[in-house]
Amino acid sequence: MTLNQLRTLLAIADAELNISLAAARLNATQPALSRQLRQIEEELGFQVFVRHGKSLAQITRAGGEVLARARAVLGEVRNIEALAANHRRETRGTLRVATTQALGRFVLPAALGRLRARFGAVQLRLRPGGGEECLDLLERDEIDLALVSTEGERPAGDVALPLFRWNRALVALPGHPLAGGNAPLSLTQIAQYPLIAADTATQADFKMGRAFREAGIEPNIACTARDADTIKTFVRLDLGIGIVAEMALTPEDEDLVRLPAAHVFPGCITWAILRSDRIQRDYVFELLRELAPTLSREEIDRVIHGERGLDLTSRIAHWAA
Amino acid sequence: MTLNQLRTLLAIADAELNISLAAARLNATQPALSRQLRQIEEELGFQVFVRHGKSLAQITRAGGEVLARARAVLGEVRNIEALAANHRRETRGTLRVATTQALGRFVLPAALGRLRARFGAVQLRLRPGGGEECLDLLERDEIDLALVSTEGERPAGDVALPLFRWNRALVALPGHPLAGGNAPLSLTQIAQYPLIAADTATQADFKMGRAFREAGIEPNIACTARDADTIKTFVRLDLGIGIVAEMALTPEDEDLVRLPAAHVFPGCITWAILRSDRIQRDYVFELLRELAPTLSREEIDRVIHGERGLDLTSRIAHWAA
DNA sequence: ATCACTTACGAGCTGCGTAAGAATT
DNA sequence: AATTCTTACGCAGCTCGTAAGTGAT
Repeated sequence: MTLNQLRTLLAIADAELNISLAAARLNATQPALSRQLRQIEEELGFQVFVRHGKSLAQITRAGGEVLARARAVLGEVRNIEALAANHRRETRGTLRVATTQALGRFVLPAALGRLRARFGAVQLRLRPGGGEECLDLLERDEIDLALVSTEGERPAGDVALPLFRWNRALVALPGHPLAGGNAPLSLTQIAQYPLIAADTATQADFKMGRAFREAGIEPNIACTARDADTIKTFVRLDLGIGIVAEMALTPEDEDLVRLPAAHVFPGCITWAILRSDRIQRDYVFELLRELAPTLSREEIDRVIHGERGLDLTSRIAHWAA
Repeated sequence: MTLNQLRTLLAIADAELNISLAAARLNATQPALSRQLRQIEEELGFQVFVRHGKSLAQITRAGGEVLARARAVLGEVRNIEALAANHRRETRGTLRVATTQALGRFVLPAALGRLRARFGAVQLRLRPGGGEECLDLLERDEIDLALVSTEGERPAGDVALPLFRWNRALVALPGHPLAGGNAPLSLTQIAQYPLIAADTATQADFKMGRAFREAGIEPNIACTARDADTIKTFVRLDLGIGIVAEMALTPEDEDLVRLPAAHVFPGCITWAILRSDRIQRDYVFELLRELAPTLSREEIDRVIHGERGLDLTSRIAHWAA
């Protein structure tokens, strides 16, 4: 059994049993993979994939177990490689991050810019997605790090490091009826006008929506959008008041009026989720420190190295640009 | 990085940094291992072993981490091999058991004999040792299975399966003053005569010794021995009453008188200890079933596959030849 | 007819063991 | 002097890619 044979098995499984596709992904030829597959199946003594004629149809029961173990093997091999790269102060590498839109668009760029100073040659693979999607990618070991936000609660995942707190903000055109006053707005006042919110805001488990529901108020959601940029565009078209993460308001948005909303919507926390069974490259730690400057290296280490009970939510600060 | 390179690293580390010895154990030549070592160190970018002149002196800090991960990799590879061997109903294989003397001498042979019927070609590697030694060997992944006895309590180890209960028995020559009566013996009566016990009986944490101590009685331990055979020999020389595990009394010992001792000494339980991170060959399950006939395959499975809280001590029976 | 896997073949690389060399103890 | 690791060399085996073959849709 060789590592390449195991890599072949996983590549084929991950390419939906298409050997040619798997070969292309591994920068190899298709006959090479066919041979590797034949050899490992010979050694195992049974087929990993069920053949339908000349193509592969499905994974055998025993094959599935082998694949799971093969993932563990290659994961540990990657751990050794990460370990070694850290030790020799390697600055090259890949950083695979899955994150929600607001974080990827408004928070990560600055942090990654600072990261570039020390790790110039890191290839970033940024994958946008919803919170659950990001955690799924982590589960499938396709990313190193998931960045997700919650309305306070600890997200799933075996290593969850809180990074910073943030609130939602309302944005309106300067001419909007609510834009002038200085007094804090009530839910009732807000609900009198059309609102523009994120797609996720309509989900039942979202506490923001619950804030309205519990107050017995039916908000008037004029439209929803997938990203904060779109929301701001709609606000500029005078379609309503926008509800966005405060990080989404940049100096370029000075044409809009920002209305505080921390008192009506629940506070949010952004978390970094990692796998406890993977050794992280140093630049992952560096990125985490960029994102959570109030945490000490030691606190981050303790969480990442599996201290489950440790609650650092009281140690993190509010987000600052 | 190849599996052979990792195997080389571990072999050298396990051979106390003697490359020649490691090569012999791997059935390879010494230059081959030197080359493998040079190559992996080149790839890692740092030395795994500190050189003192031309020989290896110690393991570097980073090297130690690599070695630990390499063990994980090769352990998972062994898992795949076990998985495959089970699936193709392979009857050959190796069974590495560490066990205390009484179990290895009086209990295992019969069970292994029955095992031979289904798995004729299994190579047995039996390593005798004290209870702690056996657990250490398991910790170091040098055995598949440790068989140890306790005075009731669950031993250390992440998978501990209770197998059967047993009691100690007293053996005496037919002419001995205590050998005639039918009434159960008291500790006081026993302590009036020289005793022959196992080495372990003198250890402070042994409840058997505590039974005497708590009764305020100082037993007269005439001599101690490492194994039950020796104890019986001493009994035959009329040096005293022997205290042995009941399993150690065979039909061949009919020249000796057996005196029940269950009422004065604590009852014992024999456990199988396994690693939760290793896939076991089918014959390991088979051996466990031989040793614990009252447990169902499903109960054994549940304990082995990591159900930590499950307490099967109420499900096991008293030992029967 | 096209797509996908298999088989055949020749080239290049890798890894081994033998043998000789060098540095410690 | 003995031990142990390193270097050099030549051979064997492995794995690759190209190209042709085969079966299925």
